[in-house]
Amino acid sequence: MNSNDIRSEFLNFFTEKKHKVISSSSLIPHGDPTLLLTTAGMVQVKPYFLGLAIPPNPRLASCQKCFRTTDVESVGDNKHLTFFEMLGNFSVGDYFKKEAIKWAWEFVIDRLHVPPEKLWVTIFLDDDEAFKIWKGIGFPENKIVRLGEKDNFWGPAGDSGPCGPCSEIHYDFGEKYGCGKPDCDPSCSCGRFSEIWNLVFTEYNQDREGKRTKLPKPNIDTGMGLERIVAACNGNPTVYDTDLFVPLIKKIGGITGKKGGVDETIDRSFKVIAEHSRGITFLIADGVLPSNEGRGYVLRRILRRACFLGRKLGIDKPFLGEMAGVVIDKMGNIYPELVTNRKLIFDIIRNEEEKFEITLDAGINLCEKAIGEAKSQNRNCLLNEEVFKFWDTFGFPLELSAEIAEEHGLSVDREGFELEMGKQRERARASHKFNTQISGGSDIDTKSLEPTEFVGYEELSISARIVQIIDNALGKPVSEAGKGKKITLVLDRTPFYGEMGGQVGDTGKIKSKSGEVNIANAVSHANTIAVSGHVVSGTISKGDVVSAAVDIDRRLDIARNHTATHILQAVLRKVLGSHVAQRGSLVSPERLRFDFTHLAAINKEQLKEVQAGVNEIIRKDLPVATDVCSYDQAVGQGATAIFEEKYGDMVRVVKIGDPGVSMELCGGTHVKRTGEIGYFLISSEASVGTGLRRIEAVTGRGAEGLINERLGILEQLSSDLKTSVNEIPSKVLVLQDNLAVSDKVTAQLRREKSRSEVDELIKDHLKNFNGVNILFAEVAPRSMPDMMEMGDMLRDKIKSGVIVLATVFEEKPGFIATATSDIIQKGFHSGKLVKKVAAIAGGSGGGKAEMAQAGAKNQEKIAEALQSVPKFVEELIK
RNA sequence: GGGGAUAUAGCUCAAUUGGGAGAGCGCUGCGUUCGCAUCGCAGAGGUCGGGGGUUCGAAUCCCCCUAUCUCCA
Repeated sequence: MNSNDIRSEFLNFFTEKKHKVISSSSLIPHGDPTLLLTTAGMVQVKPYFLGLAIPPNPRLASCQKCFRTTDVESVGDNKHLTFFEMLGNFSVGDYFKKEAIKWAWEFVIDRLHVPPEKLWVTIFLDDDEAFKIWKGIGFPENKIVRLGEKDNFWGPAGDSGPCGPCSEIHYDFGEKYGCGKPDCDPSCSCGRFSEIWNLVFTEYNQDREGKRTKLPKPNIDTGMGLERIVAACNGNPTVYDTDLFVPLIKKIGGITGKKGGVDETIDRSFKVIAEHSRGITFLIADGVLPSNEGRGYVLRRILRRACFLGRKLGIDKPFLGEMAGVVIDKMGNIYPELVTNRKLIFDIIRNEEEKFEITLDAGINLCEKAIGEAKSQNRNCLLNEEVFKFWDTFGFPLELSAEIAEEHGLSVDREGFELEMGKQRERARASHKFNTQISGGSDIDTKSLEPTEFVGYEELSISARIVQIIDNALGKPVSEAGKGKKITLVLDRTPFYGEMGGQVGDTGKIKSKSGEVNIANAVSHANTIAVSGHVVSGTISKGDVVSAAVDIDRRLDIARNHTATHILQAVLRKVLGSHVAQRGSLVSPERLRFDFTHLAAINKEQLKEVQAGVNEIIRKDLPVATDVCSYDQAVGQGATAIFEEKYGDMVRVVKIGDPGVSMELCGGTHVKRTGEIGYFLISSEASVGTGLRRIEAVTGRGAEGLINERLGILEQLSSDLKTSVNEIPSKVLVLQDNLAVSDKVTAQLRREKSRSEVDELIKDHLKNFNGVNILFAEVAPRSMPDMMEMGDMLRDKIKSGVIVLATVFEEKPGFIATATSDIIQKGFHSGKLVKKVAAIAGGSGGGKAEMAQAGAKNQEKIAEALQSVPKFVEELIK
């Protein structure tokens, strides 16, 4: 059986067992701050287990793409992977251990036709129940192994979440693949056994402190690595001989022209490159971009690792795009996002490969410089700190440093490098803190509440009942709150839109017979919408029937910006290309912000085109319609999905125009017709990281405000410049020209003035003291550079001697000193002189032997300071 | 989240460690040349990433911010 057979057989089998198949979610976990990447099939099921959302069916099954960094160092062996597909069946409070074990057994034996004698089973230490069930279906007792928490207690994924004891099915490839020890069993890491299926009996929820509480209803969460089970079905322990990897290994062999199976190092490189190519392709397809932090960094590391290994195999050009092409061809039919993002995948890979090339070149330069230094110091090795710095600061691999050093007969201390790396790890670990706070929601007990009914799409002012009141200062539910209290409220039905999907929450008023609350914000937490504000009069109580009214003008401003955001995305895709995908968005009453993927900078013409395109659609006054349908139906019609929906199957689609200008899954509030937006104005466009651009814009009243502001500036300018608005640019040019000319002329004049003063100064102030020509004088106010220039002129004229000038510039005394080279050769230093002279006037200074400057505080002491010059010169020349 | 590094002319980079902002390439003009990618001369081009501070004086030292590179998590 090949991978496609097993994948579909698995999903069919569990459909027969009344499971609903859910499609694989993105590798970027949506709405789960505890996770960097989707690491297991249960990630998208987690909210159901926790009771935060209601599953579409209590029994679920999926084939989930996963990415884990934990085993990255082991990649290249038979079974460890970073990217893999995980088959899994889930029970949300439905069936438990008995069915889970029974069906797993049935599937492996009857559907995959695995010989039972090849299988072993592990269970958690004291899990006698599981033991009985396995024994009950006829599994031989001597092949059931009891293991501890490390092996047979699963989870949670991330730092908190559901977890529980588990039971694993292991495949025995036979003694020839193992260590040969008589007590070898599935707990041995020799490679003879491969864990093919993990059945987790999820009974607990673990919080961030590690405390476990029993879940009200136990769940089942199973995971079977597709790659491993395919290998097991082939009876061959290595995943690289499966149909999933063979084309990739062939491809890399073809690119390098090297044969596999001859050299172990080459084989290993082939495998790692093949493995990483899959991860790279899938990560980019799901919207991860190379970066120096978070998931982007994970992508960069594996991409560069693959690139580096390719280079070592003698590939001297970008090649990972070709590898990605094979991945797309092999798996695009199952994961269509690979096909739709084909171009983006190639572009990103290419870009990153080229960047890495630059990093390597820079590193080679540094390395060669260090080698030169080492040689000149008669060292026969590179220093640990040096080599570590190349890696730590410049990203230059140790292996390359070592290679280049060895070419020059120098050695590198690898252990020392590891030592430095250990210190770095320690630093990072020590500083690591958990501060992933879930924003808003405060202490709303969502589980005990019915979902809030949101009626704000149609109605902005309704009557509703207060279900819960929380005093923000106490952080606790209260039955009533009086004037001045800051509170958070939950209503049974609400017109307030809770902050979600980038759209900010509504504001407004809630009034009852006895009190009134100003609402400053609304947040959405799971299915509950909470509003917060303060009581402005009277008292408000739980159970009160109130009138709830949204601030209409503000809401309309938000709606204008939100609809404009959708139009903007559609136009961007038209102008820049279909690779444009939303990465983030903020919709507030004042403005909108839209982050999206785009590799190059956007030029002015394109930006103008985008703005014009959006405004054209606004002027067409197209209808904006919303529709609720199933996710598959929506995507099938071509709706743009930013995040896939997980909390329930039905989605809301916002469609602009007919035929559609834009169709997006969106829960936000919108205008009825595009004409209401009024005008759309881009206020800024910038880069927010590699491959990411940000556009900020305003609409409606905001646009009017911005235009008025700008027009106001123009009017101000026109009146200041005493010219019409149209003439401002030419007037400014003329002024700039004039200014440049004046600057030149004044500089010229200053210089001429100095020149004429120079002769006077020489005539009146140049005197001989003990055989040394010394000139000191206070001159008319001028800047320090000007006075230095004057010093230059004097020095050139007197042929031999010392010059000290003083002036008062902008209320502050300043000195310069300079001397001819013959005096300097006698040991004279202008800096030392000027320092002593300025000290008399309460200042200090310094400089070079040829020229120095100083500042001081006391204007009235300038003359005294200057008088001291001959004495100090004499001291310095001695 | 925590380190390290970088940011100076259109580009690539200097600045003797706190003391007068430079070089090479490119650009403009003039000359040389039958002509030119040659050579010579002249010139334009800088808020030294931004903002504070220390100092007589900051590209240089300190603090904050921004961007880019990089490592660890």
